[in-house]
Order: sequence, then structure tokens, then C-alpha cells
Amino acid sequence: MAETLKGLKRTDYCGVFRKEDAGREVTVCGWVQRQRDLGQLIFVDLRDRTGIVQLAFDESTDRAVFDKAFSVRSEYVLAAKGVVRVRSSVNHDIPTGDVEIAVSELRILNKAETPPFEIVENSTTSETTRLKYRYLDLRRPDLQRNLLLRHRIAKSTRDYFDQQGFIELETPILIKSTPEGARDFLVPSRLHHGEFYALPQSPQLYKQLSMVAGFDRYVQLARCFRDEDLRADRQPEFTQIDLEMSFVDVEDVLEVGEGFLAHLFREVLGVELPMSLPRLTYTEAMERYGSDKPDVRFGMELIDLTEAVRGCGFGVFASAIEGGGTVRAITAKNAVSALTRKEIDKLTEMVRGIGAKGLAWVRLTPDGAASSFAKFLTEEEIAALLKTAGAETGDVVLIIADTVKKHVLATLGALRLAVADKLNIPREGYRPLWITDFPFFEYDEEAGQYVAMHHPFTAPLDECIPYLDSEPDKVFAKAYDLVLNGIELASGSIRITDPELQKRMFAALGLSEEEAYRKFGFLTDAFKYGAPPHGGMGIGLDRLVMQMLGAPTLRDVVAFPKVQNMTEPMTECPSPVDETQLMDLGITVRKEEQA
RNA sequence: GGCCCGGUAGUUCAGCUGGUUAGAACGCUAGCCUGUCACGCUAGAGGUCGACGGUUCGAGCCCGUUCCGGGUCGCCA
Repeated sequence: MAETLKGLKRTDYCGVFRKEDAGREVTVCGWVQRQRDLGQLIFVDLRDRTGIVQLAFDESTDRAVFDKAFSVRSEYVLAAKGVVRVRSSVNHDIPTGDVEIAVSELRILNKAETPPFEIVENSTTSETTRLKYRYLDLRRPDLQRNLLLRHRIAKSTRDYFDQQGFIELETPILIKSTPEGARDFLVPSRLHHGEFYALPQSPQLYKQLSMVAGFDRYVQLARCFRDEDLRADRQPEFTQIDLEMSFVDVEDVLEVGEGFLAHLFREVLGVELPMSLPRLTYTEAMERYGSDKPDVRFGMELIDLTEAVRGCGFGVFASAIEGGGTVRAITAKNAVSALTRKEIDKLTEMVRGIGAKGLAWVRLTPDGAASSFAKFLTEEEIAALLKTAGAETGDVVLIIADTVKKHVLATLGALRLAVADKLNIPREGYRPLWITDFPFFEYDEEAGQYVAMHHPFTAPLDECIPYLDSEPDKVFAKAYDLVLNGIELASGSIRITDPELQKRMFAALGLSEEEAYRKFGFLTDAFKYGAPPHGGMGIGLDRLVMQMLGAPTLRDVVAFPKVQNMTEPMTECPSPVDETQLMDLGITVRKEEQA
């Protein structure tokens, strides 16, 4: 039978004890990390979220307490009262290693079964097993530290925005479904059979309405939900530092964003970020890095070879250029030994997997140049190509050609990262930057038309408004992303507040007036009553924590994450529900078709 | 949905060209041990080799199907 705490009160956490505490009578509580039985002496390492302290038991001092300590096993929950004393042999590996507690009273508050894996830092146990017993996994110091840091980041975030005059509003979780973009999670209505709420993908429309309502500066650590497939940096539910400001333009929002980032890194990590943050337009980012979320901690920028190879005899290059496309390359310095023919074959397979037709290459070994296309080019042409590519002996040039420029850039962008991985190029420090001036429209090849790249409330750049109806590819948006080390951390825009412009936007996106009104009428109605110019952004809290910790996956910074198939291994949700629950909701589940 | 990687004691792994009773370490159980701290020593328990089917005299190993996990592409306005 478990014992109670009666008469005992914890005086200190386990991790706090130092030499100066010697002589104090204390009471500690925690979990047994390990018990070491030496015959007439027993040591127990007791752990709580602050660390470990050693409890010492001597058979000759108190037989009853000693016997109780003898029965203790891993992860038992204990309370121990005793006197802190300096150890005869010091453990230099832990902060409390100078002292131990000579226990005079021991309570076994709860026993524990042997855990399915050891509760240790840097566990080698598979994530699958750990996630099934997440409450044990979370006892490990690594995850305790991660979530503590997450708490401090959230705290620091609220402090900063409070200082800046932002007000935290809670927006609803049950909202109207307006499926533009990601799939909504739906919640059936009991009182209105056949009707559904959606969980918010973001509080976008509510925060805009709060601007109409005059709150001027809004912030919320908002839970958001998207029913899309998972990735290492994507969970179906996540937390967004969501903010919106009135009477602002792009510069004002970026200024607050930068100030926040600087504050956070200073307060939580003690890191000074160089201000102001660099900016790249979307177009520049794509041209130079082949990505709208470039990792700028290393170079290997994209190089345009189109002019260098124009008119050459290599059909792949020639047809790409004739078809209005482009030929681009990256030059991997000192890569001949790492990028063998075999490795290049693997890269070729990789780029084919993401839509490239192939990969041309030149390897500049000390013995000369070898390439996949040498026989089609003259020596002069090859020399010109290598000169443009900036390639020297020891380098490898990787080339992609296609009639569609954006495919070439995107493929090389992915290739650049893959090559950096293969070459183990060091990627140190924090290099945040803004990506600005996103295209307003995006050409959808399947649909054969331009579609919005952002939500329909994003404002175009002032100078682009004349092209809105006529030349969609010339229209850029007052939209910006914050990128840190190759991860998109935040995304935002200045919104449309002019009802006329909003109408044109809906039209340009192929939304009929009736449809637009049915979906967003509450917003356009609100805008009739005096909408201040406003804009804002959403900063991914989970990703921010992940980056600040250098964690490889979001699961390391979310207390109870979902896995790739959208389930949660511990509770095994989602799960079927009772027929009566379904009846209440007026729902019949269609049986899967028999195979 | 496509592609890639993986699944063998509680855990992490090894397992030859298909061949006797599937091994190791840690963990666990018991005993011994007065200064350990990844304590040590001795002994012991512990396996549906993810599942199903096939090939074979014989399958952890080969073939097929399938389930599960991870990464990635599609997707994520």
C-alpha cells in the first residue's frame, strides 16, 4: 500500500543542493533514478525536474528505513527527510555531487512497474516506443529542458508584446469552414444536423475583425489546425504567435517582428541577433537559392549558365533554352572526392524524384574534367561554362535544364541542400532573414490558370494594382515571410481594406460575388463600417522553439505530438465512437467498400 | 497516393552461402558486498524473429502479399 505525505512537506527541489546546504534538515520528493545496494550501505538517486540528488542509507543507523530503501526500485515515487551532508567521495558529474542527504524518514508514495525503457538523457530507444509511453519519455531531462524552454519562450513572447501595447484576445476554436487552401478539421453540429463547424487553420478573419473593432494591436498564442499530411516540421495542430496591427504598412510589421526576435533570442538564449535583418525579395531568393525559405548559412548559390551554353550542341541544354527555359547550376567546391559518379547517380535519382528530367554534371579532378555531356560541347564551350560556374580543380558542377524556369530553380534549391548534407558543410548559428514581395498569383498548371498564392485578403503592392486584371504575373503582394536557417518561421501580409479592391480580388480569383459573400460576407460587411489599414503575421511557435533548440523534429518540442499517420500513439486517437453519439449528431458512417 | 529506409528478448543491436537448441550488451529477478554514483561479483528468467502465404528435406535469412514506424514528394491559400 502506498504511503501518504502526511506530516511531510517538501522543502527543496532535488537539483538545488550545494556544499553550503550542509547541515540543513530538508525534505525532498521525486522519482528513483537508480538504487545502488552495497550491502550495509544503500544509495538512491532521486530525480525531479530540477535534477538529481543522492540519498544515503546506512544499515547501522536505522534498520527500518534501510529495509525500506532496500525495497525501492526504478521510478518509485519517494519522499525523503534528512540532513544534507558533504560526501566523503565527490561526484563531479552532477551539480549536487558535493553533497548527499542522510535519510532519517522515507516514504514510498507510489511503487512503479519496471518502465519499458530507461529514463535517461539521449535515449537510444525508438521514438515509436517512447511516444507510446510519452509520460515516461517526458521525464527524460532532454524533453524536460525542451518544454521548459518552450515555456520561457511563450512567457517572453507575452512580455514583449505586452510591452509593445498588444492585447491578447481569444478567438473561437469552433468557426465557420472556409476551405481555401488547407483542409479543415470539421466538427459536426448536434443542434443543426448536416452542418459543421471547422477548427481554425489560423485566427485570420477574427483578428482582422478585431482591428475593425479598434483593438489596434492584437496578439494571441493561438492553436491552429490543418488537416494535411505531417512532416518533421509540421503537426496537424500547432501554436502560432498570431498578431495584427492597425494603421501600419509592411515596414511597421517587420519592425515589430524583428524587435520580437531580437528580444526573444536575447532573453532566452543570450544571443544577440544582428539587426536589422537582411531582406530578399521572393524573386531574388528563388534566383539565388532556389527556395523561398533559403538556408543562408552557406553559399553554393545558383548560377545562370543559359548564356554560356546558348547555341551549344547538347540537345538537353538547347531544347530547354529554345523552349523559353533556362540552364542553371550549382558549383560544389572541393567536392570531387565526396561526389563520386555513384553519389551523383543518387543525386540524379533524387532530382528525378522531384520532377527534373535529369542532372548534367562536370567533375574537375586533378587529372582533368569528366562530364556527362563533354562529347556534345567544344573545348571552348566547356571552358566558358566552367568559367561562368566559377569552377576550379576539385569542384563539381551540377546542372539542371528545363523549359520551365521555376522547376529548374526549385530542383537546384533542393539539390543545394542535399549536396551540403553530403559534403557536411558546417551550418552554424542563427541567420534569420525576411523574404518579401511574394508573387500575388501563381500559375496552376493543372488548372491552366492563375490562382492566389495567399489568402484573398492579402494586399497587392501599391504600384502593382493597375496590373491586377491584365497582367497577373506582374503583380506582387505586400506579403512577407520570416525565414530562419531554411525553415519558414513566420508569414504575414498587409490586408486589403478597400471594398472595391477586395471585390476585384475575389473576381480575379474566380470567386463569384454570391460565393464570396456567402463565405466572407461577415468580413466584407464589417469592412463597410470603417476598417483601418492593417496587417500582421503568424509566427510558428513550435518551429521557433525547435530552431532555438536545434531540435531535429517538432515532436521534440511538443508535449504530446501526433505521428505521421495523424494518430497519437499514447491514446490511440482518432478512435471510433458509440452509435448513440453518431445518432445525436445525425451522422451515418459510410462503410468502406469491400475490396 | 508515389518513392526511399526500417521492423529479431523489456531496450539497443548481432545473426555467415538457407542447416544442430537464435546470441551479446543494458535492463529485470535472486544472492553476496560499508562509499557507490553507468557500483562490483555470482546465478537466473526472458523470443509468435511484425503478420499471412509460398519456395525448400529444412526459412530469422529467399519470393509474394500485408501491417506498423520514420523520411520525403504530392499536399500545406
